[in-house]
Amino acid sequence: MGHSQAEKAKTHKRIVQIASKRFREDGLAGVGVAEVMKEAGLTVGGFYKHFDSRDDLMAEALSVALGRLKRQMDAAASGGPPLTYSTVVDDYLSEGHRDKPGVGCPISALAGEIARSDKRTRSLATEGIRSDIQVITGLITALIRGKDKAARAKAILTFSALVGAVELARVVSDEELSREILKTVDGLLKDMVADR
Amino acid sequence: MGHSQAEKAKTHKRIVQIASKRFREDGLAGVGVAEVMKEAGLTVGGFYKHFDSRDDLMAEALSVALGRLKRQMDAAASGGPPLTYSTVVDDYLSEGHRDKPGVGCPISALAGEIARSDKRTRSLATEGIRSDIQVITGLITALIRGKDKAARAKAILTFSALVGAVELARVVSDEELSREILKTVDGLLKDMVADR
DNA sequence: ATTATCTATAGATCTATAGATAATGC
DNA sequence: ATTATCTATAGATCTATAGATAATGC
Repeated sequence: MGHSQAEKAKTHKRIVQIASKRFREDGLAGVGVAEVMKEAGLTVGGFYKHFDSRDDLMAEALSVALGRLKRQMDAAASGGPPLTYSTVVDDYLSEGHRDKPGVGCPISALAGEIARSDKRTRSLATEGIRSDIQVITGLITALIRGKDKAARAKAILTFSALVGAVELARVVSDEELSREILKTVDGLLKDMVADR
Repeated sequence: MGHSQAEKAKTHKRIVQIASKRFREDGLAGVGVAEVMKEAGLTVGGFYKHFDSRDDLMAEALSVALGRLKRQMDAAASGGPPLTYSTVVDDYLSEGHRDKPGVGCPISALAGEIARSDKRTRSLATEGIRSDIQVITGLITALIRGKDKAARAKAILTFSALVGAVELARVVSDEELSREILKTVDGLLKDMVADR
């Protein structure tokens, strides 16, 4: 007990990371403070020296989960693996993403609950969505030169379809239909941005 | 107290209707048994003579909410207001639907939570989704004669985009962006099925 | 001296059950 | 006699707090 400040900062990050994963897996209402602390190797009592409330943990956990696409984009810009419309869409609609919500997009995992959350949570998610739309718009513009307005519209349809398709694929208990949804949306979205 | 069997059946239906609305508004985890009973003008104690468990109420409440599109379709077939691809899409992407989840599509309201629910709940939702896709496929086929396979693919993209767009529009706290999402997806989906 | 974490618990809330009450229906 | 509903409550769970303990850091 009573470790250093440096260790506290690490502990704080660890709690947020675990919460971020667990919220995406089990929903904002599905994980308790005690459970998150236990998974971090700690006990409930210490929690409130890190966060004023459970809501604060939710906000922080959501923050670190959002903007993953933006970070990948920035990474690609500075020499990381290249990001294209195709790779983003393939990734989002992969069975891997469907089956691992804990490390996936927080919007497809939590949209329904976020819509019912307080203003701060919704504002965070709003900026995340705005950013994702901008990134996708950029990826489309890279393919279709000149038509900027159409690019943004297509980006909005793309993101809506991605989120909806993954949510449907996660609900559907018939594996064949679930795969059909992912495959079909993947194909049609790529057709849409293909030169024509 | 101690009313007739006929009245019990009515009471049962009323409980389910209220639960169906409240679950869509506040989430599967957001409403308690006591609250639903109170809204029905009853007390908690009587609940378990109607349902074996809260889960049973969830399943029944989801059942009555699902298949609304199918019922509208059947109604249209027997002389009701005509149902077209345009009307369905316009309706789904309306601000009215966005702002009244309690009387809207249970998939866009609850997909995230249903994906984390038990097998029975997911099976119910799966059949609801299958039915919605079939109805939309039919509406597209009515416009584009002959190309059946393309119709089903477009129906799957349509339903994914509808669900995703409404969820995003509900999350987004910036009214302008929220409306942009609804309008944009509405326009592009109708373009997609327009003769070309 | 300060503080990061622990144990213990208060207080709220929620599902489900037990037993009482007042109607229905044979 | 049966049963639909009521009041009351047991038992579980969850957030948040109080006070103790054992480290850090001046």
